[in-house]
Amino acid sequence: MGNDMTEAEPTAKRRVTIREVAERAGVSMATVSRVLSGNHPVPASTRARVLRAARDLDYVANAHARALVGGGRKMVAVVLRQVTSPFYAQVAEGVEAEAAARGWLCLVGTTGGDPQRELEFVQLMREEGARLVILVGGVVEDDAYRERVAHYAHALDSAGARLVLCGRPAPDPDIPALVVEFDNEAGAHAITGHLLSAGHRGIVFLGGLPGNTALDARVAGYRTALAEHGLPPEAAHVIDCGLGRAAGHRAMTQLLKETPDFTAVFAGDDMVAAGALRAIADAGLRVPDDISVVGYNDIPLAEDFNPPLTTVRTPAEELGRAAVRIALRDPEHAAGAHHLLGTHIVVRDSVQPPPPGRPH
Amino acid sequence: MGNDMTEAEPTAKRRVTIREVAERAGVSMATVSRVLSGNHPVPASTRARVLRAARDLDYVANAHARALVGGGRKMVAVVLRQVTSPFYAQVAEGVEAEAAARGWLCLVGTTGGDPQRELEFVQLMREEGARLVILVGGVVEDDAYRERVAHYAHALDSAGARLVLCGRPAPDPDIPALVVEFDNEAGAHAITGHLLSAGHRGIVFLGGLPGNTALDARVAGYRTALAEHGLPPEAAHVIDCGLGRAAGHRAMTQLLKETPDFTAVFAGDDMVAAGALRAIADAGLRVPDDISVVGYNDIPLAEDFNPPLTTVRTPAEELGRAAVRIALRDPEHAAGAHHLLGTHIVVRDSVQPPPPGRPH
DNA sequence: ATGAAAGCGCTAACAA
DNA sequence: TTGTTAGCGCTTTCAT
Repeated sequence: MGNDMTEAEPTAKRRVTIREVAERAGVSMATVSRVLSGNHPVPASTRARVLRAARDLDYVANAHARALVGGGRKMVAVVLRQVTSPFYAQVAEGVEAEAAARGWLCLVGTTGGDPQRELEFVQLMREEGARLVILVGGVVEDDAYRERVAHYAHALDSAGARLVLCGRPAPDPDIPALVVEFDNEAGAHAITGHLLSAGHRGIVFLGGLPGNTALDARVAGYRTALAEHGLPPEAAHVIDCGLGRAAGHRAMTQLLKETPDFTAVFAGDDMVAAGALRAIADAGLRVPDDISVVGYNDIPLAEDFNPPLTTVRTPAEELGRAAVRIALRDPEHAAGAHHLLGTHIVVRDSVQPPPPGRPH
Repeated sequence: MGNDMTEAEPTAKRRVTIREVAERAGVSMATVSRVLSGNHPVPASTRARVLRAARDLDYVANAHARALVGGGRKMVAVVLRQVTSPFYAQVAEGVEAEAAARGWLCLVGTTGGDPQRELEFVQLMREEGARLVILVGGVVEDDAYRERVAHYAHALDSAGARLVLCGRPAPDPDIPALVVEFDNEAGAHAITGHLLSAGHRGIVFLGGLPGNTALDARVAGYRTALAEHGLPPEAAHVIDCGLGRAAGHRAMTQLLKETPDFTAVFAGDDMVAAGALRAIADAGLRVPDDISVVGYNDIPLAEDFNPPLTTVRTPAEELGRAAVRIALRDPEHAAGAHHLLGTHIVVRDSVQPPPPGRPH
C-alpha cells in the first residue's frame, strides 16, 4: 500500500533547539524558556537579546517536548463519518470555531463509518493527549457499540479527558460522557404534521436505518404524528434505504415503479431528498404538484434544490459549538447530562396539498 | 473570551506509563518497549505477559514522549479556508484518504481566509512536527503573500517537512515547495467556448476576485475564448463580486437591474452560480430559456440545482490525493515542480442558445 | 533474551 | 535576575 521503491518520506531533520538559542543569546536555556513563555520577570535587555536570537534562528518550540513536561496543548478532536457531508462539515466548523475562540487546537478525523477506524482514532487521540473528544453522528446502537463507547468513556476519563456524544446515545447514563443532540423526534413530528395539515395521508418515510438512533427517532416522530391524526399504524410506510443521495435516488425510483399509493415523501435527510427529487423528475412527475417532498437538516444548498426544499432546520454549527461549550463548563454537573437542541421547520416550495385525483 | 469563572478545563490526569506495565509484567521498561514496537525478537511467553499487562492497564503510549525520541508520528496537515465549502471539503477528504492509506495522521485546520490564522497554523504544525503541510485554495498574490509563503517554505524545509501549494502559486520557482493545481485557464476557456458555441455573445463573468490567482486564471481563459471567437476585448464583462452564494445572489440581482445586455453568465464557481440562479428566478426569468448559466467545480449538489448546472468538473478529491502522493514521491525531483490537473465540462441543463429577441 | 542507562527538548523547582 | 539540576515517558545503544 503506497510503499513503492520510489517513495521517500520526509525525514524530520534536526530542528533548532532552545539550547542553540541560549548559546546565541549568551544566556542559559532556562532564561530562554522564561522569555518565551512570557510569564516570568525578565529584564527588557535580556529579553530583547533572547527574542532576537530566536527570531534569527527561526526557532519554534518542540510541541512534543513541551507537552511532555507541561500539560500539553489544549486540543479537541472531532470524529465524524466524512467531511463532505454538509451537515457534518457544519458541525465540525462549529467545534472548530468555538475551540479556536478559546485558543484550543482542533483536529478533525474521519472514519467513513467504520467502527474500527473510529476506535483507532480515539486511541490515537488518547495517545496525543486530546482533552476533549467529540464523536458526531448517529450510529447503530448495538451491544458492540455500547461496549466500545463505554470503553472510550472510561479510558478518556481516566486520562482526564472528556467525551462528548453528538447525536448519538450514551450507552449508560452513569458513563462519564456528555450527550448533546437535536430533538429528532420532535422535528420529525413537526414536519410530518406539516404534511398532514396540507392534507396528505399517504406519506412515506424514505431513508430509515434500523438501529440508527437518529433515524429511529425521526421515524418515531413520524409515526406519532400519524397516530395523532387518527391514522392506523399501517398508514406508516418506512423504507429502510439508509442515507445518502444515491440511496434516496435508488429507493425513490423503485418506489415510484412499485407502489404509487402515496402523495408525499419525508426524506430521512436532505441528501436523500435530493436523490428523491431527481428520481421523481426522472419519472416525469412534478414536485410539489404531483408529490410533496420534505427533508431533514436544512443543509446550505437545500434552498437551491428544485423546488426549494421544505425541511427541518437543525442548527448544525450550533450543535458543534454547544458540544465544546457545555463540555468545558461545569464538568461535574454536566457529566452524564443529556442536552437537547431544538429544531424548527423551514417552509419553502416542495409541499402542496395532494392532487385531487390521487389516492386519499 | 470564554473564561468565565465556571469554566473548568479538563486537566490531564496522570496516565498509565510504560513503567507500570513493566512492573506488572515483571520485566524491564525496555522489554515492554520492544514488545510494543513489535520489531524485536522477543520470546512468545514474555511477549504474552507484557501484552496482557498492557491490556489490563489499558495502556496507551504517550505520543509526545515517543515523538521526542523517535521520529514522531507521520502527520500531514491540510489548511483551508473552511470545511463547509463543498470543494474544499472534497480536497480535504482526498488528502485524508491518501494519508490514511499510508498510515499517516491527517490534521485539518481552517483559517476563515485570515492570513494571520494561516500563519499561526503553519507555525503550530511546525511545532507539532508535521512532515507535510498542504495549503489549499486560491489567494490574492501580493508581496505579503509571497513573503509569507517563502518563509513557510524555508522554515518547513529546514525542519525536514514539505510544503504543497494546492491551487495557489509558488512565490518563486526556486522555493522548496510543490504546487499542484487545476488548469483553471483551460477549464474556463473550454466552458466559455461551450457558451459561445451555443450562440452566446453577451457573456458576463460573475465572481472575479482581482489578485486571486485561481479566479484570475479563469477570467484569462474566458477572455481568451472570447478573443478567439473574434469578439473585441470590450465584449468581456467581469463582475468582481468575489465568491460565495450570497455574493453571487447580490451581484446577479444588481446586474439584472442595471445592465441586461447579456444572455449568459459564467459564474466563478458553483456556489456563485447557486446564488445567481436564485436571483434570476426571483427576477421572474428562466434558466436556460432567458439566460444561460454555467458554474465551476461541479460540486456534488450541482446536479440538484434548478436547472441542473452545466459546469466544469475539477476532481477535487483527486487534487487532495495527488498532493500527498506527489509530495511523498521523488521529493528531490518534485520540489519546485508544478503539476497541472486536467478538468472537463459536465453538460447538464443550464445552457441553451440565447433567445431570439435578446441582444447578443 | 533482557536489563541498565543515556538522552530526546523542554520546564520548573531550587540555588546562587 | 539568572543558572543548575532534575525529571516528563519513551526508545535505544551497550552490556550482560
